[in-house]
Amino acid sequence: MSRLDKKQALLNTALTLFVSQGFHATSTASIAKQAGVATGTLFHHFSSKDELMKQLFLTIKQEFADAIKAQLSQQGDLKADTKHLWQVAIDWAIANPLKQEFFQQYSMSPSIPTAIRQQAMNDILSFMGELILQGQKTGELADYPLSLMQESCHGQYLAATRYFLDHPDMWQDEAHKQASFSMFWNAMKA
Amino acid sequence: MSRLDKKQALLNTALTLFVSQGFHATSTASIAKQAGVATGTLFHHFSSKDELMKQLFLTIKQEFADAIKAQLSQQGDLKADTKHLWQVAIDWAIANPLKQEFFQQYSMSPSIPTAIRQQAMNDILSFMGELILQGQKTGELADYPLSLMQESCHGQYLAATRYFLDHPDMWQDEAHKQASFSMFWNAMKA
Amino acid sequence: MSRLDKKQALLNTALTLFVSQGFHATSTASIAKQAGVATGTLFHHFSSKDELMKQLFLTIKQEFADAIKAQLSQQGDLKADTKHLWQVAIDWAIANPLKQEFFQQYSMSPSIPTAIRQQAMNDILSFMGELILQGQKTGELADYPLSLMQESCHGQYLAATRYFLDHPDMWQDEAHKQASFSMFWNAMKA
Amino acid sequence: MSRLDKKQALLNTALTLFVSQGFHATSTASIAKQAGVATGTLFHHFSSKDELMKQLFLTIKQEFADAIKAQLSQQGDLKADTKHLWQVAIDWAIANPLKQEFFQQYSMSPSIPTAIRQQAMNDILSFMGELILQGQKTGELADYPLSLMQESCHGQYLAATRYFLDHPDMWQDEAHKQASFSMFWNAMKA
DNA sequence: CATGAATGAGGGTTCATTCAT
DNA sequence: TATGAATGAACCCTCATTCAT
Repeated sequence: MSRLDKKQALLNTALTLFVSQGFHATSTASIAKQAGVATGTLFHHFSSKDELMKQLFLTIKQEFADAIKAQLSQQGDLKADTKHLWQVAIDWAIANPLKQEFFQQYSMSPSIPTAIRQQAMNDILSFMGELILQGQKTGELADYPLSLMQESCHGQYLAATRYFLDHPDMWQDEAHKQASFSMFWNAMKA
Repeated sequence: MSRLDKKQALLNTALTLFVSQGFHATSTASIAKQAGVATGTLFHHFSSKDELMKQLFLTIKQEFADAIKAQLSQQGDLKADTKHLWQVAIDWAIANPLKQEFFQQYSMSPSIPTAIRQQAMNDILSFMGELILQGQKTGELADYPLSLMQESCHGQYLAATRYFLDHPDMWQDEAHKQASFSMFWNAMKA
Repeated sequence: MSRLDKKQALLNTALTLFVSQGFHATSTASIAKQAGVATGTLFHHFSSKDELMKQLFLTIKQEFADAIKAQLSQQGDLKADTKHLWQVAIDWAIANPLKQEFFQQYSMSPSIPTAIRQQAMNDILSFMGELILQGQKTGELADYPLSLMQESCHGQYLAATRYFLDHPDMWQDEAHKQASFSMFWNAMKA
Repeated sequence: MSRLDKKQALLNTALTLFVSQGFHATSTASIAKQAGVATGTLFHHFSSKDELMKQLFLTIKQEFADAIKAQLSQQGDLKADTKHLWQVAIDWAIANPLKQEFFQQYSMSPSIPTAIRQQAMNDILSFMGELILQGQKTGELADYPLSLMQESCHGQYLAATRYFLDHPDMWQDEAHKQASFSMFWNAMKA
């Protein structure tokens, strides 16, 4: 196993264990063992357990952001673009259930320093922020306070992924898919 | 301090510390100390730290449910009744910020056994479930799958309280208050 | 329940629990509970857990000594008298299995202060000491060092009771009964 | 100090402390400290205090068995062979007083799981079992039930070692030595 | 860079004992 | 005398982290 493979194995294992047992209930020794490396090796790649958590969080956030950005559609039709974004985002969650659960659990947990969590949330929500501002300009979206709308979007997204992760086959059903987007869109529309 | 006072002091202190530091980062010794009792006393009232957590969770859930139930309005106008419920629920969150934050942090955390969390969520969401079914019968609400709508309601509620706890004076502002309800209602309405 | 009843209930319960779980693994709270009294009550009757143990040990030793003394036969035939003593002693062990096991466990354990244990052993072995001296005078018993013979007697007694407590119906069998005594007597005889 | 040295130091220290203070009265911290290692180190070598006790018990039992086996004499003269065995066994006890006391204290104590104790006793007593059967075949030994005889042998051995450990110089005295064996042998002989 | 034995502070929990009622 | 809640020292054990190999 190469250097980077080991680092990646540690991140993957940490993800699995943090999600299933929680951060504090997962020992660094168990991460190393399950990743197939020695205890000490973990500390060559991450200066501390907290640092491992932080890198894991930021890595996953970046993966998500990259996945979304890579597929953004900009056809000029706001509703269509938003629907596309909604589908891409939920597709990602369903394709990466562990990572999505990780967000559900840790995006408001004190196991990750507040500053890091908030910066990450801002980065991600800025996507939506721009779409919302644009929609408000054209009158398609309601003129509510921006950060309230962002928070609401985030909440709807978490709710929808919670639902579809619990009922994965429902995401194949057009009615459910459409319903989830309708709720999201109608909440914001003018 | 009487027997029940001590138990209550322990619950209150645990709430504060669990929210600010997290469950695992809070030692039973620190809870006892800050509650003004001896270490051993905690274990007279709660057989373990996990049991304390569980009781705290269930107590707060019950308090919330009782507060809502006590003020339910049933005037026959669904939208008005729902708006009233929305306000009562957010009022409670703002009046009990620690307890609300506690829910934000722990309602998806492995620090509380899954069965307990889910039972509590079901109890609370059954409120909304009934309102939704009623609205679907009269045609006022959209005919989306019930549990998807419940999850969405829950998500919107968490998002709104997150926003208003971060900006407490905004809840005094009619525009914000109205906006938050509009998003909630429009998401569901037919 | 009267005062003495409670004290006796505590001693009885302590006996049962000390034998089945060991001294340190038995909490004073569990003794009190199973005896049907409050925690504090134990400390009205015994100044400490160690004191309870000491009184239990001395009480049982006295019961044993009294039972033996009450049935001593002094017919002038040393072997017959000794056989009678042997049978009485083993009868007592079989009639009081918990107390016998208590001795097996605690007569060499640091849970009871050395001085107390040794005094008790001396008291009990002095029975045998007299019989042995008498037999040596008449030439019926071998002229081995007295305390070595006493220790051997004690060892044989513990071994025999261990055997018959493990196989209680064997004590009804004449052959086994006779065999156990033969080993005891032949070891000492001239 | 090497890895195995540390494990051995822990076993040695545990032996000393368990014998002098008892199992429960000896803290793992005190064992580690007196062995010259850190608290945690004890738990690298033994998964729990109970496991340490178990390994200690089995190790000592094995040492005893090995010491005896290494010196067994098989000259065909049963009495001579048995006398040799008796001397070797008591020599071992006198050369290893702590280990012998450990057996006296713990071979009937609930501090060691019953299954382990019994297995160990069976292993050790099987020596004697074979000798006895052989003697019964040739008519040199009495035809008593085997397990009763084994129990008796064990009892005599414990009694003799108790005596000689309390009076160590007596083991140099031919008369005492001979007396102890005579009692042992006469108990069993036909 | 990789290893895993060693560390020791700190955690949850127990329990003999006390004392106000 | 009887009670049982309260006490807090002491216990067993865990674990993030270090470092000699």
